[in-house]
Amino acid sequence: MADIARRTEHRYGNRPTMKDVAARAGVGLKTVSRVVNGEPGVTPDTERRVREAIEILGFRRNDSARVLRKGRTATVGLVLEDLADPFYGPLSRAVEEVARAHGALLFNGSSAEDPEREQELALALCARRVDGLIVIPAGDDHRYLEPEMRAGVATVFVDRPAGRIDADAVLSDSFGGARGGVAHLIAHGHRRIGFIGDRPRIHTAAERLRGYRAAMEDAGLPVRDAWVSLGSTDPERVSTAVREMLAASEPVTALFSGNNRVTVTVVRALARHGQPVALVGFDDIELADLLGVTVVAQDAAALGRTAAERLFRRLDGAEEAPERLVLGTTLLARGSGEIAPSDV
Amino acid sequence: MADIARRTEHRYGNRPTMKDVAARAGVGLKTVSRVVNGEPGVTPDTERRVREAIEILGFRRNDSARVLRKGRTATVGLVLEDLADPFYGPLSRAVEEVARAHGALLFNGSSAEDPEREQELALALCARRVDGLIVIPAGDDHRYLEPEMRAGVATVFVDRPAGRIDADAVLSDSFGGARGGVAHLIAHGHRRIGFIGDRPRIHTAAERLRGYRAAMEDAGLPVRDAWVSLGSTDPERVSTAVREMLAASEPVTALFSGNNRVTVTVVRALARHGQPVALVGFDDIELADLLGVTVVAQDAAALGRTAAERLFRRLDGAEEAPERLVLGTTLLARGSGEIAPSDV
DNA sequence: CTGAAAGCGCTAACAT
DNA sequence: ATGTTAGCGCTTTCAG
Repeated sequence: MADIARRTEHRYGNRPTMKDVAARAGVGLKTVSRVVNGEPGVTPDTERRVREAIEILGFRRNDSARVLRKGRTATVGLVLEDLADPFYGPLSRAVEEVARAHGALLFNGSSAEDPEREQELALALCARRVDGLIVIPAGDDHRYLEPEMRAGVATVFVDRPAGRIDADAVLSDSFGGARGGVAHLIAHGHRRIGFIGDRPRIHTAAERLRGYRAAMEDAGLPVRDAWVSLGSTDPERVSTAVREMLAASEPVTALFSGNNRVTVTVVRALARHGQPVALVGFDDIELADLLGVTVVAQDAAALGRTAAERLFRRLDGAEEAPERLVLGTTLLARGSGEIAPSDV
Repeated sequence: MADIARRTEHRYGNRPTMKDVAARAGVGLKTVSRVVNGEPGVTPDTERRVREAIEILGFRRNDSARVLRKGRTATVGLVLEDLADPFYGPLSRAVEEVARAHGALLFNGSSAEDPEREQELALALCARRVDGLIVIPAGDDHRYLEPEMRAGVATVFVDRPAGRIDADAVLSDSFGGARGGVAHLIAHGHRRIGFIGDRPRIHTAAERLRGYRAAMEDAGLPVRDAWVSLGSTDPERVSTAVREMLAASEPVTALFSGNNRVTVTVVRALARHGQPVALVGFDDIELADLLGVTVVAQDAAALGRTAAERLFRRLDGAEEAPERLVLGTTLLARGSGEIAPSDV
């Protein structure tokens, strides 16, 4: 009596175990295990008895215990920036599909662009003994993951490279994409082009800025300080930047926006502005086609899929050296990037 | 030698355990456990020695083992329809935030609107012994979860109610929202209004259709069969439906679209159409403000937050009867819903 | 303040 | 074909 009460506390709710099933079916523990795991060496008749007992008791194997014994959890963790950002949804889903194909479940967590939170999350996942980790870095120092990786946690970075460690990374060509997008504006006659991007400590933001500068330099165009604005993607900040660039002594005639969050706000700000201003944005956005917004699109799903495939290849024993894969971007001309400068 | 090799196979990579730390620090196993878990009863000096050993060995507690002993995993599972759908991103993120506040990690999985896959996923999560489950149902029979719930898995359904079992559910007011949206169109003079929605076996789709019919009936307006189209949200299917309703013998002058997926396609289809057609959509969409699309917005984040809070209240021991919470919707008038009928 | 022993539910290895 | 034993890494219990 007291014994039952005591046990109950410790058990998940009050679940039957293989032992209980074995007792009920009048067989040994291992036989139950065999049936549950579809292993051979059980007569149809015993199997039937075991299955009956399972049914009656509502038994379900405790994978926690299994994991402890087997050493693999069939679980991967995905640390991203913000699950609510439409860019990460498809990426996450793509990772999930690959994980599913490999029989693994997926932990998801958002770092909220906070390096500490990223670390906390990644390490919590390691403590749960995920087999692998896919990380969209918020921070720029990932040495904290070295012991984990040495201990066998396969790790792939996506969207941004790891900092201060040598690890797989799957990236979009931010530099090339931005350079191409800005070149597109230049080809349409613009000479004063503004760049509004995310905080420069974010790798992709820095790369896109570099792409902008390269395109300007390629064309022999100067870049005024007033034409470059980096910072948070807060709508307030971005709107102000747009306003200032359009009102400067040498006003820009075109804008390049550094990511989807920025683009959304820029489109809104330009809608309020009287004159037409050309715009190319990095990242595609839903309904951007109807608004005629020209963008440099990256394939978020391909990013996730590629990273996950690489992860599972490593889990399957591949021992290749860490590698950096770069996926191309696509310029989608829809109108806003093809507006000629209004006052040349 | 052989012994080490054998062990290695079984261990997660090759990680040190508390036993290893204890040996290295020259203390007992339990002392390490005390230090790791911040339990009292360890002199500062021993604690220091233990921490050193932990540092040197790169020890990290194996939560899988801990879970097995403690019976709680500090893990919740979220089964949704499609992580890539912009509606579920914010919902998922909201759940995550609540989970985080309670020290729990989050499993995410997509059912792809397939009842079997939903069940497979939910049960896999139960096998991992998640403490709780948040489910956006794809199917309409959730009796398979009864044994799990009895065994102590807290379960809350979101966005759609559970089928054939009594369980908590957090929903948006689909009926009221749709009724209000259609009434809005009627108030602007429309008498022939089309409804394009998702498959009717989806609870929200059925409710929204019911809301449409109620609004029409309230106004004493007939509903022609040709004005109602339910089915997949495939763009092809939806475009065709739009085209047919506009070309019918009694063509509609306004449309109500049943969810975000449908609305996107309808907006595109109407953009290609010559005449202006009024539109109100269920669900808000990014950039819908700029396109002037009037919508009935639901608060996806509130849905997720409310469900997660309820889940954790149950995990903290609340024994209230299962309840159905319904969150209100908001009509956002932006232009498309205020267009007068062109031919009255 | 500290540690040895038992056991969480399962699987691997080895009987029978 | 089936069962028995040991042990995965941790926490709980209880004894020093």
